[in-house]
Amino acid sequence: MKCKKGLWSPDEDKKLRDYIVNNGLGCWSSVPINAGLQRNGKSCRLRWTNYLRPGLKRGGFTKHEEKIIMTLHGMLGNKWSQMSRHLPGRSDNEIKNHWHSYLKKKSAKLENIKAKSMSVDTVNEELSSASSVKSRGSSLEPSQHMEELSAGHAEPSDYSKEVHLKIPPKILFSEWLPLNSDESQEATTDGGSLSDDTQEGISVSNLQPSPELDIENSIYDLIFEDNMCPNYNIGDVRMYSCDELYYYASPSLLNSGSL
DNA sequence: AACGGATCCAACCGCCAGTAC
DNA sequence: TGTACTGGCGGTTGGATCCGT
Repeated sequence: MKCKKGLWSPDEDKKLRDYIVNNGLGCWSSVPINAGLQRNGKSCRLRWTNYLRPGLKRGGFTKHEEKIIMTLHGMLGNKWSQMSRHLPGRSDNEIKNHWHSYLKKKSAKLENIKAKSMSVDTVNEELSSASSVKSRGSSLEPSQHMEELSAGHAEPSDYSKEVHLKIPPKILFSEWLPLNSDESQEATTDGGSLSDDTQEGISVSNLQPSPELDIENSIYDLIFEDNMCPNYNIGDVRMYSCDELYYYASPSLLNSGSL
């Protein structure tokens, strides 16, 4: 049988929908034959999962959905089908398309901002080792740094040494997520330091994502932060908006070396 | 109004893993 | 054990639409 390709007609959609509603999901290769469609099984499956399946959301992605996608992409990479399991009503194809058409650019912008700040940190280290200056406190709010960097007013080469020294370290939001695990919570709430290697300046060795990152918990954390705590303190760590995807440790904490 | 480039998105393609025979 | 078939997945394509000039 000659298989038709291209866009599906409303009549074809109706045939496929009626067939699956009446017979349920089964062997896709037999669906086009039994449903009277001149399509191959793959095409039928794709049409059903991406367009006809009940419960699918139509329309644009919400900001919250975008945040979840960006967070998951940071953790999973291009695992669109896994991401779709965390976004009810969204197909993997829809997520993939939205990523390529919009979120990839948004993510690249954030990466660019991150890269600029990273180079600032590198210069900080060099200056710090040269002058034995260890103060890394900041007189500027992180949001101000973000605004400057975003607006392109804060190219690293334009930074004064003084400003360099005032920029606090930053940690990606995804790297922060494991801190909310039970173990980390205990470490931060019992008054003890996280590890011995944090005494000299700042160490992020305890802030790396765990190999068995619990995605469900991460999503929960994201939802919690997004809905309940857009700007708050967790112990000595100051959280900023999820939009920026990273946080700054407070200057007092850094000076005390107790991170 | 016409044109061309940019963007979006539905659908196809090719690969891979699992399964039946 | 090898082969064919099937479903699932990620990458890519191509047509439709949008938008600026």
